[in-house]
Amino acid sequence: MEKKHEVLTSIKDESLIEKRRHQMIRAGVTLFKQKGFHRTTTREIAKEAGFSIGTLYEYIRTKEDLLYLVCDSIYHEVHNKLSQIPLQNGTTHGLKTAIRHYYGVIDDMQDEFVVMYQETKSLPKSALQYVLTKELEMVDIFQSILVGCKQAGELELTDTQINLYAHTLVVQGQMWAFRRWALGKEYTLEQFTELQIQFVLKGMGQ
Amino acid sequence: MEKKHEVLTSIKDESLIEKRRHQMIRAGVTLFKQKGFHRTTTREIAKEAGFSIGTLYEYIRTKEDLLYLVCDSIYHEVHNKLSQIPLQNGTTHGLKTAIRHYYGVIDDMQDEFVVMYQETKSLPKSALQYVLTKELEMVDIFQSILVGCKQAGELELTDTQINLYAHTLVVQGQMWAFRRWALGKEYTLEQFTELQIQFVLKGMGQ
DNA sequence: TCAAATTGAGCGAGCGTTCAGTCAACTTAA
DNA sequence: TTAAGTTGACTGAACGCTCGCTCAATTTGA
Repeated sequence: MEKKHEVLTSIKDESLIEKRRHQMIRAGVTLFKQKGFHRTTTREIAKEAGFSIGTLYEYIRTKEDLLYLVCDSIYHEVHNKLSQIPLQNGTTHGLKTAIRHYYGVIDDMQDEFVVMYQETKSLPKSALQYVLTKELEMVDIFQSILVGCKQAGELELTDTQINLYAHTLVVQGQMWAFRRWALGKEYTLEQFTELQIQFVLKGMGQ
Repeated sequence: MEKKHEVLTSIKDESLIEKRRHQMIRAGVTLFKQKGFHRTTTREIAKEAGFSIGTLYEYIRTKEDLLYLVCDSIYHEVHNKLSQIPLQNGTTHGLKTAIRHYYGVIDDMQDEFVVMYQETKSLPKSALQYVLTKELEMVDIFQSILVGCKQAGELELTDTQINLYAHTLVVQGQMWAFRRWALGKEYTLEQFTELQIQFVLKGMGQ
């Protein structure tokens, strides 16, 4: 896929490619979150994007390519937003801030998260590997914050706990995306966030 | 579907139906786990189950019915195992036992859980509603245990917290199924379980 | 004028589903 | 005892249809 796109890039109009790609991704996310990847037809995607199937296939090789593009754009956006977090390493206050930002991203991109995690399996093997790597990167962000808190003496944690708790933090955030159908009836994002922060910090021994 | 099965039940040999249903579910889970619901053909399912497509369609009406059967069997087993828990209502010790049992089920039925949560969207609307109901039932089990602990004075929780924590307990268990690719490298089920119990009880204020 | 971009009818592989037919096991009745 | 009749689980070729993908024809715009 990479190769092909490079080749295309050198032939076709660069900005047009970018424009079309955006249209395709937007259309893809919209439809995948409504009906899932497999129930969405290429014809529908093209229509939603505002052009014909023929044109669609000028910009992707296969339908799976589009799913990959969608996943990739999600990670880019998540990474963007998370890298804007004001870093106060080594303090539980910094940890709280990170959690709030993370929960914020998940709230903003609810649909995208659901699509990504639910359709991940439909990706070809190599693309799947890429997604798992990205997932671990997210765990690593929290892990290094926890390490900071430990070194600063703010939290007493074994290495074993640090790793597990980092996963727990990531998962408890995803909970907001996947269980909104139930949680949304009881809590606002703010309530949910503060309750979880309270719970998690207490659980870690603060 | 319900109607149909009742009718069939009275005509066909009861135990044979049960046997075939088991074969189908096993085959379904195996293949869905490998390739996902949509990539698995009915022919493959029949072959894996050890009979022909024709026979397959003697026991289900549609391919979706099979997905429904898979989900349903999971909930039955979870319910079975959780109802066998020696009830010591109102004690955190009882809560710990419940968590251990729940984690045990998830470990046993890893593949089934992953399939269920990943393919849920492919269910027809009414079946989806049923699955969500069952999901809430699972939350309710933990919720009532927590209520017991509160009434016995073993945990101090607001109603708001009780509901959220019940969800958290359910989700943290699922974590073991969905993140085994990462967690399995670091922990055994026992280690994971005890660490999570410790974390969760501390977070709830014990 | 002509290359780039776009179109959508068309292709055909592959899918879920059906159903006419088979056969082993069982029942009936002479 | 046994031949004829009945049952229903089982089979797999066949059917109708969907949908990813192609490409000859057309439009666009420089």
